[in-house]
Amino acid sequence: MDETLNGDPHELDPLESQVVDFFVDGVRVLGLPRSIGEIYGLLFISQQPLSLDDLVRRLHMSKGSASQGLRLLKSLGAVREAASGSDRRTYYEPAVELKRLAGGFIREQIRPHLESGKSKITRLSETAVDQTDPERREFAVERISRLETWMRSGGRVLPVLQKLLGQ
Amino acid sequence: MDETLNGDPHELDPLESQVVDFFVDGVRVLGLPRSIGEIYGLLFISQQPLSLDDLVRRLHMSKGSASQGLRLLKSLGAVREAASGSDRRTYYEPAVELKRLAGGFIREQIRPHLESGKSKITRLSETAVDQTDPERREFAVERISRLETWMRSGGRVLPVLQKLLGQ
DNA sequence: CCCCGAGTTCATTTTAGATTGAACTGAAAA
DNA sequence: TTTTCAGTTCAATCTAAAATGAACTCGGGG
Repeated sequence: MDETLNGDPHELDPLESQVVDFFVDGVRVLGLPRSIGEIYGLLFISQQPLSLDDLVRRLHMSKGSASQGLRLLKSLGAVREAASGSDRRTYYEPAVELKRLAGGFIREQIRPHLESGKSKITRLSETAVDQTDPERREFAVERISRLETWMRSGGRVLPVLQKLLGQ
Repeated sequence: MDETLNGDPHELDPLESQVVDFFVDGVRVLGLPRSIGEIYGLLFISQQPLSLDDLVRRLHMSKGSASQGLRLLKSLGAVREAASGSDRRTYYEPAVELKRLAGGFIREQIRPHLESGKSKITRLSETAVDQTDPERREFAVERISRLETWMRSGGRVLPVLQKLLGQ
C-alpha cells in the first residue's frame, strides 16, 4: 500500500506540517493546548472540510483529543460544521476571519476572567476596610482601588481591540 | 516564639493571601508561572520593600524560585530595586502603573512572538509557491496572505493597546 | 428490533515546564 | 587575606494539565 499514490496520505506534506507548527506555536501564546493548534492548523490549510477521523489519522492523535479539541474550537467560533455530504460523518471547516476568531477568544477566555476578577476585587475591598491599623487600611484601600482602575481599563480596551481586528 | 507578637510574621494575613491569590490567577491568564504571581502579589500589598529572603520566608518558596521570579519581573519592568537601606540585602518594590506593566509584557512576551511569527510566514510563503498543483498553490498562497494580514493587524493593535492602558 | 459505527466521556498515563535545593560565585566585612 | 552570606545556577524532582484509549451513548440503516 503506497501512500504516496493515493489521495489520502496519512503523513502531512511539508506545507501542512509547517502550517500546523505555526499554529501550535500560535495557540501556545494564547495558553491553549498544542492539539488545538494542530487541529486548527490542518483545517486552515485544507481545501476540503475534514472529519474527526481525518484529524485522528493525519495528526496521529487520539479520538478523545480530537473530539475535545473540536468542541473547544467550536465554542470559540473558530471551527464550524460544513454542509454535510452524503455520509454519516460530520465535516469541519475553519473560520478564517480574524474578527470572528478574536471575538470568540475574548468572549470565552478573556471576559470570564475579567468578570471573576471583578468579584474577587469586591471581596478584597471588604477585607481591606477591615484592617484595624488606619495607616495599613488606607494603603490597602488605595492599592485595591488601583486594581479596580486596571480592570476598568481592561474592560474599555476589549471592544476597541475587537474593532481594530475587524479589518 | 509567638509570631503574632512580632512585626515579621511568617504566615500571610488574610488580606495578603487574598491579594496573592488574585495575582496568581492573574498571571496564569498571561501564561506566567504561579510563583511570579505570588511574588508580585505580596510586593503589591506590602507597604515596605521586601528582600529575596522575605519572599522565601513568607511565601514558602525556594531561593531558586524567588531569584528567578524576581529576574523575570525585573525584565518585565514590574519590579524594581528599592533605594537600599544600610544592609547588604537588596529590597524590591512593585511598579504599579498599568502602562508600565503592559508595556513590559508586550515588549518581552508579545513582540518576540510576533517577530518569530513573521519570519515563519516568510518561510511558509516559499513553501506555498513550491506547490506543483496550481489549484493547491493558489489556495495556499491565499491562506498564507491571510496570515500576513493577521500579523499586520496584530502589529497595528499593540501601540493602540499601550496607549489606551496608559490612563 | 438489533446492529453498526461516529462521536463522547473520563479514569489513567504521559509530558512539559515549574519548582527545588545543593553547589557555586562574588563582594563586602572582619 | 579569609570569612561570611546574599544571590545565582542548573540538574534532578515534582506537578498540573494535556493526551490517551477503552467503555460508553446514541441515532440511522437494515
